[in-house]
Amino acid sequence: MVRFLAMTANGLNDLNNPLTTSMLKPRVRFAPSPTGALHIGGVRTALYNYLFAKQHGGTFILRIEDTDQNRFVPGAEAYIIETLKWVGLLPDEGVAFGGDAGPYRQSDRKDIYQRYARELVERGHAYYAFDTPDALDARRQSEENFTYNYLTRSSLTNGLTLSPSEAQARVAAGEPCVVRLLVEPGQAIHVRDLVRGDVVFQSSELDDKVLLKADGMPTYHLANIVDDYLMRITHVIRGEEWLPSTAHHVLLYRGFGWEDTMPQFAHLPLILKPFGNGKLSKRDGAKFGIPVFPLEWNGATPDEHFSGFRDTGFLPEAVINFLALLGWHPGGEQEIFSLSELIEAFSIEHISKGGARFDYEKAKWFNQKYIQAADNAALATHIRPLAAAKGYATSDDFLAKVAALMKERVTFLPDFVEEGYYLFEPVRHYDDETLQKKWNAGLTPIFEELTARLATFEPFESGDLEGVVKNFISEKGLKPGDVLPLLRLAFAGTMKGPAVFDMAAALGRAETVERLRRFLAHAASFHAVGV
RNA sequence: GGCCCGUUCGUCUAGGGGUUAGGACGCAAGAUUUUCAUUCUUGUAACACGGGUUCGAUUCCCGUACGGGCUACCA
Repeated sequence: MVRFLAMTANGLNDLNNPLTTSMLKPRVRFAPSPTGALHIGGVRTALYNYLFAKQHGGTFILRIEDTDQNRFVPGAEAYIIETLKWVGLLPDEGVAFGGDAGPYRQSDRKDIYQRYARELVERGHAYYAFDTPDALDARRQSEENFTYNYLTRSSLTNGLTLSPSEAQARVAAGEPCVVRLLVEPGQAIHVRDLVRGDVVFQSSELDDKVLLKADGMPTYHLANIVDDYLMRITHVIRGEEWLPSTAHHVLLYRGFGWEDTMPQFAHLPLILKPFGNGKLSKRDGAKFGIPVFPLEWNGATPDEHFSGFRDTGFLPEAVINFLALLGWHPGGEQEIFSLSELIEAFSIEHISKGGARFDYEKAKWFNQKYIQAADNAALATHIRPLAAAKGYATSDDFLAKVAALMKERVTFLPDFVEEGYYLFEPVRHYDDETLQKKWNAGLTPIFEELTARLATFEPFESGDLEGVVKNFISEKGLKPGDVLPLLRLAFAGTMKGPAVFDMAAALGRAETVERLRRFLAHAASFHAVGV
């Protein structure tokens, strides 16, 4: 970031320089692989890319990295797109979003990579290799630490050991082969990481990575460099698992002669399991009973079914807020950030270096805070399908009342109907323990009279109801504590829930009176049997 | 094994050569609330270890330990 600002400052002095002017408007990409449900860590990577781009008026690009045909999973690409839409991180360019640097799906760019692979061979920075995967596996079996590198390549079958004419002939004959990066030993390769500073690798430690596979598809390494170059990517913000191979990437930029426009790198700390060791994995969801994916995912087999934050009942804003603070913090004491506040506050230098443990309790707290702050009409739209699924037929007006009454006591969206079931359906079970404590036969006429009074009382609003009922209670020489808990039982059946008069007002006159009558019937029978 | 990265309360983190090491989640207690919850108050709890450098290190350097990542014709 410091570096970035420095470069933008230079750019202001030299607007003719395409590199520095492009730095004024960064172009970043989120480049997931469609191999299954998008991991929540991927969503965070997308978020950081998005925040960085938006803060600087730059461009956020979605690129689909589907170069591994064996791991392709149908539906995964659509899942990624739906996730980005749900959390509100809309790409400016990319698969399904248009743009003039496409195509944005790597499988649609196959010929481009082949062309560049050939170019790199011609430039002397890569070579054809004819060793079969089986042959290499055999070497790995027999040699403890076998690596395809400057020490071993002379003993393998490739464009360096074969005569040029023979190698050409083999390629021309269509013999299966790969293209490998030619790594020259003896160089120190510096990666200037925006999060970690200068990271140095010795080229002699690096292997001759495969760039183009025998099936004609590129590996990540080649595709990534070619695409970032052609798409004019200025900053690569990705997970820490890519840090070791960044040395290879630097070599590729050099080999192509693109070092001048090489993007800057920022490697993000990983998200760790909530308990135990290791990074968060998809199995942890089932193991700990928590979502680790944004959306529900239904794979081919039952054990490939995962629930997500959305179907668990999280608000996307809460997920974004939670994720933003998992590995980054601006330094103040603010915890709640809207997306636009995040765009404002984000900075790469405040990204933490250490891995962040996935703290589900904190995620729940964020959701609770966002539900509390949401307006009732908005909540009503979220509750509507949940209520419908339960078979409750209700109006938007009533749902907004439910939202108002319940929003301070729920954590997840489905809690509105799960916890607040009594607002939607008649009381089926009364808390008889409380009933036994509070009820006595002498109350019957009093409740009958109260019911009659409420049957005609106007206006049927919470404050007015409270006034009339409390007056009635004192008229009868009773205390609120004698009657209110019983009214609560009448309306909800349970001792938990919103204020008694709020419930009555939300339920409306007819339902309130009906519930009082049913309660009286129950109390009478309970008394007869129970005491 | 090799290479690379990391390490402040249980968790997410702020901070930074001299601080009562701050906030948030969680947990505990209290207040408010006729219930539950919300809200408020208070409490709980941390600089991994060992050497340096320094008048002084949690902060800088080096080791160690521990954790993590990479080490495929996967990304």
